[in-house]
This record gives sequence, structure tokens and C-alpha cells, in this order.
Amino acid sequence: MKVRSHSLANFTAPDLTAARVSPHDPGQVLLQNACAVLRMRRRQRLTLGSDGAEMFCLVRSGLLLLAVSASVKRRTILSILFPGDIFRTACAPPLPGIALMAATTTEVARLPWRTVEDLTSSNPLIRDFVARASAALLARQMLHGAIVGALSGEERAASFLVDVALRTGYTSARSVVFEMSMNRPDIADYLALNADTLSRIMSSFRARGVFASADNRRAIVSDWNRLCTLTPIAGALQELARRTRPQLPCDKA
Amino acid sequence: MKVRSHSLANFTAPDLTAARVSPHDPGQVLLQNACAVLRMRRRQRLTLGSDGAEMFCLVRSGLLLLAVSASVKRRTILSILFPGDIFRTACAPPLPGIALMAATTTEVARLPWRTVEDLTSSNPLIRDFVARASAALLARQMLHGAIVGALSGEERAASFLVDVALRTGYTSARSVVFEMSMNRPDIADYLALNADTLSRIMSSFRARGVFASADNRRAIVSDWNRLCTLTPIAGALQELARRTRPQLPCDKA
DNA sequence: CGAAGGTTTGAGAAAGTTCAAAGCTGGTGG
DNA sequence: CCACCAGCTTTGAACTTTCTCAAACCTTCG
Repeated sequence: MKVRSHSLANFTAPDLTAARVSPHDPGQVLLQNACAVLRMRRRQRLTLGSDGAEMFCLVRSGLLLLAVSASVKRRTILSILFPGDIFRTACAPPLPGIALMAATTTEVARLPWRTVEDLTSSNPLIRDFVARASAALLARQMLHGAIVGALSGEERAASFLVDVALRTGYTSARSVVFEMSMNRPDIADYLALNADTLSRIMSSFRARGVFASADNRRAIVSDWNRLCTLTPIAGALQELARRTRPQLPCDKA
Repeated sequence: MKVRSHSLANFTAPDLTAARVSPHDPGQVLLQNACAVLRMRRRQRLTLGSDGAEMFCLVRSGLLLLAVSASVKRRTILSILFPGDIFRTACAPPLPGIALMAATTTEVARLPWRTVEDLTSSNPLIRDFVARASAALLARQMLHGAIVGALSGEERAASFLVDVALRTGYTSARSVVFEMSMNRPDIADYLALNADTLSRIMSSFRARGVFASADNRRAIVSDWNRLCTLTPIAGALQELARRTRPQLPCDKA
């Protein structure tokens, strides 16, 4: 079997440490400065059970997955929280076994929700940031529902690549480069696809040169526009991403 | 073909005018008293285009569907807004042709979002209601994503029936009764199913006595627990519904 | 080095879709 | 008041897509 034959072993891998997305929203800066930061390791969980007061959190770096395994037959990733995204306990559906899980090393800023409520009342910048971020999260969740509900497997996979690239990627040598922190089963459970099917789709993408990757952890997209033609909602993804990140990686590619 | 053979032509149809869900949240009452009410007829649309200031709305009665047709290949109902649900323009994903559509005669209370922001700052009751309703909507949206992504066609249909019953139904003669304001294509587009497939599933439900209906517009569930066994997330749906409606129809059935 | 988990691929199976046809329903205009 | 029309609903049969299962390979970590 000629696996991995399309990888770019000799591609000069760029440094991604500069890819950390720094906040540009003044309300976000104010809010996260009031928070205690929790550093999570890959696969570490943050239980959402009703074990006390309601919590609020803000992702500073890394990737947080909202996962549920028990109550639905197949494990499901309900949502991906990217840097700049916020979440509060009450936003999670009341499913047994639901939890936030770090997909990679992740920094999370946390506060009791009660405190956030007070901050939003006293500071309009924070209030506006929380309202904006909440609305953006709902919009993204709806878009994700549309992706899962209305698009084919290949279109879903392409939408995922576009989304992750827009939110965590950056430009290098006229290519868009991004980390694939999530593994196949996680991506599959997010896209409501079987891991085998997703693997087939990814293999097909690599074979057609849609993206290249040396080690399955970093993807290199040399023709951004071509990737975008594979999903009918590339425009919406881009517009949503720009709400939290004014300068997108595809702008310079 | 023996169509409609399971209908209950001689069932005494109860009066549903008493089924209007009256708000119990003081913040909700305060907020909706500040709004201008718009009465929409079936199929009437409320465009969400960027045609001016951002709007906020609150459903007082009826059913509002967030629909998109152009940008995804198949038409999709992203969300159903029930009485008590709120929505603001920024919550809609930026898809061409997205709009709110009334599934039946619907009363919508509207305000410019700017005004709502001011009200939330000046009144903690309104602030808490808006925050609570926003969180509940996101939780429901995530649950809907899980339904579409992880459940079979039959389970999705059962989840839909349970959800609509919990939110708009009421109790009559130890049965749970609710209006089916949405037609087959709308329900199918909400559940990411084909209308034909959904019709088959509904026929099967009727044949098995899961629910009865005289005219396809009103459903009568005599064995609520049995309907709940058809979906693995009945508990979550019930818990979410109770956040906006303390007394559920199934409590008395 | 060995074990455990992640990835890839193929072949057969299942679930849902598409297409077509027929029946039903509600609204409109003569 | 009734005939008619458009759109909704139901159902069958053939077809696709995706899933399941199994096997082999690769990677990482202790």
C-alpha cells in the first residue's frame, strides 16, 4: 500500500510558535486579565457536571472540545472552542457525561459566572465582548449544524479544514499552514462521519493535492482558493472567523 | 393504498386556544412589555440581511423557523424558535438567503439590539433573562446538532415530536396533545432527513400507535413514556424545556 | 522492545435518497 | 357552491452514500 506517498518530507516546516492568536478586543483583554488561567494537557477534561456554581471560561490558546459519549450512541463532539471563544456551563446541553476536553495543550481562563455577570454590568466593553462572543458562538453552532445536516462527507471535511485554517492557521511562503491538533476520530465525531470514511476523504484530498502534510499533524494548503471551492460555505466561515480575527491567513496567501 | 387508516376521525379534538404558553420569568415580562409586537402570518419572512441596525426579537406565540436555502445545496432549517425564545441578528450565521419564517401565525416582539443592551445594563432582571435565554438557545442548538449528527432517522423524528410536545403541547384526558404547525418538508429540513423518509417514519409511528392524528395537524400521544423510549435524549429535552416552562405537559399525563 | 492506540484500505451491509406515481387538501375563482 | 389547481403527503423500487467489520500498518510512549 502506498501510504503517505503524497507527503512533503522535504518541505521546510515553518515555526508555528508565532501563530498564537493575540486578542484585539479591548473587552476581551480586560476580561481575561480578571481570570485565573488553567493550563490543560492533551485529553485532560473539565467536567461540566452540576458540581457547584456555574463557571465561565475563555480559551486563550489551544483547542477545547465539547464532547459527549454516554447519552448518544456514538460519541459526539458538539463544538470546538478556538482561542478567543467563551463558554459558560449553562450553554452545555444537559446530557450525561458531557465534558470539555483539551485537544492539545490548552490555556483556559476561568471565572465564576456570577463574577462575569458583575463585570458585564460594570463595564460596557466587557459586556459588549461577552455579547458579541456569545452571538458568534451561536452563529458558528448553527453553521456547524448546517454543515452536518446539508453537506456531503467531502464538503464537511473541506469545511472543517477551511475553518481550522481560518482560526488557527497562518501564512508561510504563499501557503496557508495550520496545525491539525485533532485526530481522526475526534474530527469524525465532530463532522458526524465515520473515522474510516473521513480517512478515505482525507486520503483523496491528499492524492488530489488539496493539501499536503508531512506527518498528519500539520497541513499545508498551497492553493487556498481551490480548497474553498470544495465547500459551498467558505464565504460564511471566512466572515465568521473575521469577527474574532481581523487578519486572516488567507488574506496574504 | 391504505392511507390514513390509522387516523382517529372520531376523536374529540380538544381546544388548543388555552395552550398558549404564558411567560413566568419577570425579566421576560419586563422586556416584552418594552417591545413592539409584530404579527406574522404563515410563511411570512423576516429578512436578516444587513439592512441597517441589528435587531432583537422575542417569540410570544407561534413558531419561527430560521431557514436558509441558497448557500447550502438542500434547504435547511437551522433552528426553531418557540414562544419565549429570543434571537438577535448577530446570532444568525452569515449565509446568503437566510431568514426567519413563521411556521404558523406568530407574534414576535421586536426591539433594536442597542435598546436591549441598554435595558440589560439598567435592569438585572432583564439582563439575567437575556443571558439565561441566550444560554438555553445555544444549549438547544448543540443538542440539535447531536440529534442530527448521532441519531438515526427514527430517533430524530421521535426527538422532534418530544421537543415540540414539551414546548407547545398540553395535557388532555391523560394524553399529551400538540399542534404540528410545521409541514413535512420543514420538519425534514430541520432533521436533515428526506421528506419521503420522514413520511415513512411518521407512517410507521402511526401504525405502531406511537401517536395518533386526525388530520396531520394535531398529534395525540397517549403513551408518553413509550414515545420517550424512542429517543435516547428525552431526558435532556425535558430538562431544557423546563428552563422556559416549569410545568410540562408530560408531568400530568 | 512491546503494547496500545491511531490510520489506512477493502469488501459487504445498512440506512437513507431519489425518482416516479398516485392520493389528498385547501384555497380560488367562476 | 362547486370544480379545479397547486402543493402536500404517501408509498414503492432502484440507487448512493456512508457505515461496519476486519486486517494490516504506523507511531508513540513507557
